[in-house]
Amino acid sequence: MPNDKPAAFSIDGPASGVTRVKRTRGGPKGLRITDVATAAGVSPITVSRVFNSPETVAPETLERVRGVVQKLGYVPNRLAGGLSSSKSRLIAAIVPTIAHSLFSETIQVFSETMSKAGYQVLLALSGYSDTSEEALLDAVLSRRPEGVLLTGVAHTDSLRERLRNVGIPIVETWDMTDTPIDMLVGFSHYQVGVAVAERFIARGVRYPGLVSANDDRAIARITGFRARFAHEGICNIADVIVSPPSSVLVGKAALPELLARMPQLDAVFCGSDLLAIGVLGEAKRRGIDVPSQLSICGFGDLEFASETSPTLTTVRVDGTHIGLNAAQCLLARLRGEQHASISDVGFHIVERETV
Amino acid sequence: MPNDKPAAFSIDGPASGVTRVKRTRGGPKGLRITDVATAAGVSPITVSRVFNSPETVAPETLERVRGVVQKLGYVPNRLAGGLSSSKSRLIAAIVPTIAHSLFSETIQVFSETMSKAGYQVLLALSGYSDTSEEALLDAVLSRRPEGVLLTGVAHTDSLRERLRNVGIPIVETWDMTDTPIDMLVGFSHYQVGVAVAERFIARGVRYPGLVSANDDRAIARITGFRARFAHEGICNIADVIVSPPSSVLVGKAALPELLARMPQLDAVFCGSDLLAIGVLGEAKRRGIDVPSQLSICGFGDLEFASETSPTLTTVRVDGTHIGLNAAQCLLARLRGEQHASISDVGFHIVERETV
DNA sequence: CTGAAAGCGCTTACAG
DNA sequence: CTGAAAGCGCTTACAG
Repeated sequence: MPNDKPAAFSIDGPASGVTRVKRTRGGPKGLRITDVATAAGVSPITVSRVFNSPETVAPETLERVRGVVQKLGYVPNRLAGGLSSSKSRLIAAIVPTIAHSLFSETIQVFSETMSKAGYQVLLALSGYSDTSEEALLDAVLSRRPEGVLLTGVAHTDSLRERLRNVGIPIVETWDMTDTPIDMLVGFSHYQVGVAVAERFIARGVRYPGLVSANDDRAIARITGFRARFAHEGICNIADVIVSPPSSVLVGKAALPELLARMPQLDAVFCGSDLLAIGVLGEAKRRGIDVPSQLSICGFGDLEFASETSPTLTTVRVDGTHIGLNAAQCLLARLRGEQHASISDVGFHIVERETV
Repeated sequence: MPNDKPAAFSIDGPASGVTRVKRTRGGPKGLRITDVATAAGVSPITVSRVFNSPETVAPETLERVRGVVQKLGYVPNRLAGGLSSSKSRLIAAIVPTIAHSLFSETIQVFSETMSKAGYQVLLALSGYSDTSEEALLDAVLSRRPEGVLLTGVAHTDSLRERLRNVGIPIVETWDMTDTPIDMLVGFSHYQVGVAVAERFIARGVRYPGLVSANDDRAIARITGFRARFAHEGICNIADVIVSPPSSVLVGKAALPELLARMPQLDAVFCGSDLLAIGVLGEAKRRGIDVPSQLSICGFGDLEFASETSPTLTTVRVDGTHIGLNAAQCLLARLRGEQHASISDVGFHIVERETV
């Protein structure tokens, strides 16, 4: 490994052509662009161009430099490059959680799309975290990302303000609002609640219940659900609020609670498919027929849910589509194009009782 | 927003105390550490200390600087900080995919643990990618991460060599080898295959089949499975190799293929729980009783699998444990401690036929 | 198509 | 406990 750097506090020898006292920081730290430049007989700027604008470099020069890069195993330092160019090539994705969640496929596609475009994804998990949202945002912004994907729109005014002020493209996802920070790819959880209520109402449901976490999006669904039922004159809705992470077991435990509060219970709207599967299992165990005696609706359409439980209704959202769309929003902006602010990707309710 | 930077090609005024020609690059770019220092009446070094070693700063100074930081909304530039200190505070996680996968919970816990320790996670998806593994590694190393989590151990010699040479802690996960690059937290997929074969053998299985992808870990499981059956004199194993992503539908389609090749089929080892659920569903549709006529084993223990399909056997691996353990390995090394190289977290087979 | 000079915003390694 | 000088490894904004 070539290393022309002088030892700490040494005086450069004649070989380097310089004679002045220098201080180095730490030992040899690997290859620098100057090492490649020297070996290839060009200036550092030319090496930089080979990486960042190869089309501006003469073909022979390009080939020669690339050969040296290959031979030496040089990898540019993007901390330096980013600092110098103000282009970090980093995109932050702020997500509550990626475990067993709908968001994981959004992040998957988002990340794939971004990396094809030459960006890398900094993953920031906001849920179940010890650090506050402000601290998380500080950590994220300290990397000087060129864009940010947010999951959900419910942030404090302070956060929204700060994000707006950094002046980079922001895309909010998995939710809906009239006043996004910048761009938005999502759908209305309130409308999901309304739609599920309408299915239940069409089935003649009179005594609905719900099992849900109480994050902002879940609350929006609940609100829509309640509002639609209220419109039918049904205001007595049994609810069990659970804390994340939701699971099959939590769903199982919720049904007895609902029944205790409302013995005539004839429908349950669940905050996730895992919860719905739990409620379904518990219902079967109690000899309650689904859906004739009890309608159950989940949320998320984890693939297995409808496949394994034909009696389960669920709300399907295309997380892949959200991820792709969000990436494209950001990329368009990074190319300097204008881009539509709000994109409603919708949802649909999946019923497979006939399967 | 204070901005003392001179306009392009201007001459600094007397206010700055310097009189020389300067060239600036682009317009004002936000707050710098010097802006905070000036406003707080201290030097930039002191501001730096407030962030990086607050215990070395006088309490009053600390408070004053923090007040200014808060008021101005200053966020340090970690590109600059990382370049200067050679501490990127970045950890790379290289994962085939996070969508519907076992890895997502590993990454979840890994990321949580790392962020508590002051590191951020750079997510690099290696599967289904257009870019080669070499290009992915280049992209990752260009960020100068202080550590790397890898999923799986099967890399080319070139990759292993490069990773070893960067001299940062590396932890390989979700697999087993005697010769890790550095540290390892995983288990033997070969032994998983052997263990599943033994379950089947104990049940009197004579005509086993398998449905699987052909990634390195899946192949190791298959190899163990075949080897154990060969030991019983059973070498004729029907197999259907599917390409990822695996799904319930792929599993459904695989069963007829297996039956065509081996009509007496009495067991199927599936590469994932999703595949297993598909095989199970198709078996039921065809009136094949599970498990009396056909034993089915999945891999992964997605929570729902055993809950929704009591007749399904599956192999459970604690991905959460792997993520936590891997993070701790890396953190120990980053603190300069020695750390055990290989940690076998094991697996266990879950059977819930009696539920 | 190529290069010398200056600067990006921090931190290190001292000295006091 | 605090600071002036030098440097981290790149790229910009010119000029030729």
